[in-house]
Amino acid sequence: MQERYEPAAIEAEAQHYWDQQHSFEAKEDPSRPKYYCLCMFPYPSGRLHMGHVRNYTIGDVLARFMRMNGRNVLQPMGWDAFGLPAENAAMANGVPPAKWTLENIAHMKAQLKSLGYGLDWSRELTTCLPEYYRWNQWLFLRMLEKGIAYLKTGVVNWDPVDKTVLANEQVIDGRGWRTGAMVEKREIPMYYLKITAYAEDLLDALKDMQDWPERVRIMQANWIGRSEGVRLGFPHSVGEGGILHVFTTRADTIMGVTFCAVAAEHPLAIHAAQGNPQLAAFIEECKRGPAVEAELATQEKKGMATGLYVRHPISGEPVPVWVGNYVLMSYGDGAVMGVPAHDERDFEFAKKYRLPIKPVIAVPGRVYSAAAWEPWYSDHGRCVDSGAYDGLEYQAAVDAVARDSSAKGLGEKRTIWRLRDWGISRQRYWGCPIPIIHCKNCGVVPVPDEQLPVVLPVDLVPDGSGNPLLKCAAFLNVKCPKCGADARRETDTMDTFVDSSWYYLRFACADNDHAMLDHRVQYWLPVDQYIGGIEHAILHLLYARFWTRFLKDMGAVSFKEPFARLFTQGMVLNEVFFRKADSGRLQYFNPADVNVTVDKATHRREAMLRSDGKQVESGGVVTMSKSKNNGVDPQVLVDEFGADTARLFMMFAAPPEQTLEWSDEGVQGAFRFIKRLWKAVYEHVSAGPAQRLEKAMLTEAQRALRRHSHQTLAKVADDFGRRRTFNTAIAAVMELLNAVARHPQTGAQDRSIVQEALEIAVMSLSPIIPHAAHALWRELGRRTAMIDETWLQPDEQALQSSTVQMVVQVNGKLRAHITVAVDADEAAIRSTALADANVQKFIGTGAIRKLIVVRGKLLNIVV
RNA sequence: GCGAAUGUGGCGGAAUUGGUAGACGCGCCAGACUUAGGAUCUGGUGGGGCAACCCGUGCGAGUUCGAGUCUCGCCUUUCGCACCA
Repeated sequence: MQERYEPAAIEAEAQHYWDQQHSFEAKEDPSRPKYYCLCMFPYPSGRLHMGHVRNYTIGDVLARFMRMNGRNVLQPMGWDAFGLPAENAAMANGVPPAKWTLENIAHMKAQLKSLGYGLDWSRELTTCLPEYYRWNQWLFLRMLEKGIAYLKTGVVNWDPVDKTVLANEQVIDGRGWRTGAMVEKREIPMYYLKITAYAEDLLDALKDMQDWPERVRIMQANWIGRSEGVRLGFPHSVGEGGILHVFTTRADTIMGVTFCAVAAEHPLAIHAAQGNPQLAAFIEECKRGPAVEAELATQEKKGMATGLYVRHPISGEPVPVWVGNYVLMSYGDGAVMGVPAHDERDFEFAKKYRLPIKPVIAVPGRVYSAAAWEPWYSDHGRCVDSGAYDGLEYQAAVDAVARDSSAKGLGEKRTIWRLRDWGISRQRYWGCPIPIIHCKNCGVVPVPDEQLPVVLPVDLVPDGSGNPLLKCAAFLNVKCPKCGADARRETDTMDTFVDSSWYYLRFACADNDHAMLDHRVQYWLPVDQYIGGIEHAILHLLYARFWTRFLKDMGAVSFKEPFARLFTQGMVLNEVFFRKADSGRLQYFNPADVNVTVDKATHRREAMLRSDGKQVESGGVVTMSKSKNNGVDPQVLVDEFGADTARLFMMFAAPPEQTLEWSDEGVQGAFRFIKRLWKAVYEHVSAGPAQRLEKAMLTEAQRALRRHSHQTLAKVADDFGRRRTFNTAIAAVMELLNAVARHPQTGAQDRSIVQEALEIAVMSLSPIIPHAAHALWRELGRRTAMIDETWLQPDEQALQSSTVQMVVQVNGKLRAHITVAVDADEAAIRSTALADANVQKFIGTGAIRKLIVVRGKLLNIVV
């Protein structure tokens, strides 16, 4: 065996072996329990970042552990390959997005391989290739047929210079992020997917998803936003039988209504604005709105009276209608009933415009005063000053109001949702073409199935002046499938979230040219363990759940939840260093270029830039990002220390769901530990083969090390399989190795015990450092390759001990450690404890009032 | 504002069911080996006393024989949502 640990050679050898043996190619085998372990597939941005490495290492550790525990494991990988960055790179470099994307994929695939992940590359999929996205188009057509996909005019952010639609994140302070031009709100026709049809089921099913993190379930529930209340009608005289509809969860406050407020876009507002230029101007101002979404919540409430009145649905009294900038057209009916006494926003509004405030809810022990808002004003209570409803509690009052208004045809109970339908049209080139043809004679015509896929041209280079498909005659010009006349293709492409909404299904049958899915989906799905970042807690996971439900309704799959278990790993953080330029702008420096010195006495840290030796400021430890220039390139790490060190560090530095702080010293520590393990095995095998273990003839010290080995084995299996705390599993193996180092090796049986301990250590770490484990397993004389081994089970006999350490407390304070027989009764434990001199000292002359014995752990004497 | 998480040595973190606080690692200190070490090995390392012992898990109360862990009230930091009627 080689004395030195040389990761480059060892890792190449192990990876070559797995390739040769096709170790990770998964085959359907109904006789074995399957385990589908999936990490969120990456966007091919060019290089792997540390977040990827953390994500995929967690997945690989679980996959390898499950495999060795008898599961038929599928761990596939693919590429979320459509999207905006490719277009930006194309503009910057003059290279078509397709070329840029495919080159990135090739590079990142090599990186993934160099990290030793046990991925089944035979199932690799790439969403920007027609073999994949043709099924987006096919399913979209099915959704059209079922009415789940539909065409509607929607409001978008329009950059007038780039002639393109911007995502909300691309609008900065009301201006386009590239051009700096003022963004306009434009109404254009878009395709929507009716996710709201599944809102109730998407929400209700969350209750049963106990293997998803609670916070993801809460975030989804809030996003879906179910709200139960009453839709009330306020009749008015605009138009024939006009009724202003409002939604409220507080129908019990109906008698406190002193005004109604409608959104600027509300038909009643627009009607009132005709012939009222002041109001029209105000509506325009509201429509523009604040640039930043968050300012919506804090901006001053403004309004203007329309001059119109509606009639109260219960009392019939006239109620003035106002336009309010705090009323959202997109929620409910775009109008609210104003109850200033019991709603903070209405209160603010009424105060400002001197509208009456009428309290109608009494809360016991509280006295209402309209002078200032108190948080309890919106609490539930009992109706007062409310005519027939006086004395009723919340639910009774809501029921009564719903009944009375409904009798007049002016009310009904209603559940409404925050969730909106999903607009998927993007006026972008680098995405999946929406399979629609526009014909002068026939209108909007879906592309017939037999003409799929609508292939996206791959040689276009966007120049920033709108969608290049609009200038691509070969793509644009087409014959109408219905009438044969000259027609034009739809140039909008699909939101890239469409691509990721079903890729996990396609991995089961990525090679099928004839169908989107086949019977193999039944075997592999649902995904047993899905692993990814919390940033996808809402959109991606919600869309995927929606698509699976649609496919189930189509009969294509038999389940509705695609991911049985979800794990969201924490972010990778690193310190940021910067200098403030004279202009006030911050210039960030990569931590690799900064030298940090620590004063030993004061713990004061000083950071300076290597290149000029001058000081830089530390901005604390934050998420690694391009903008903060605090990323560490995983490739550098792999080149210098090897994949195993990178993997070990990531798994050891923090529990997987928490944030992980980057530490160069920590990486060194991980490297050092592998070297120690290597050396321990080297020294052991250099002395020749170990003898057979004679379990019956061991000394107490030998039995103790053996017990330690098997306790470690049990703990590691629990940490991997149940707790998912890889950091504590690694710590346990480190402790075992420390015990091995301390163990005096005098006799042949010592070598046998150490052989066993080293085998257990190597196996325990094999999911984390698979390359080193692969080599060490062989060196320890095992003939089966590590990856094909079955996980060792702890020997019950080895775990047993005849004695146990107990702690003795006097009045709850630790005073002694005692060793007693495992089967000692309370009397024996008591007398051993009382015989201890230190225990006697603290009991002193006091009488023993109470004595608590926790078998095998502790004894507390209360004096 | 609402919701969730979080707070433990110089640092990352451990303590799984209310039962030895600080495992394991980093850093630091001392020593060994060495021409040398930023390699390796050994020992030490929460604070105060340097002994017995006392004090210590964000702050304040409480429950308990016993609280990092449970209850109540505050505070910090982070994340998510944010005029949702």
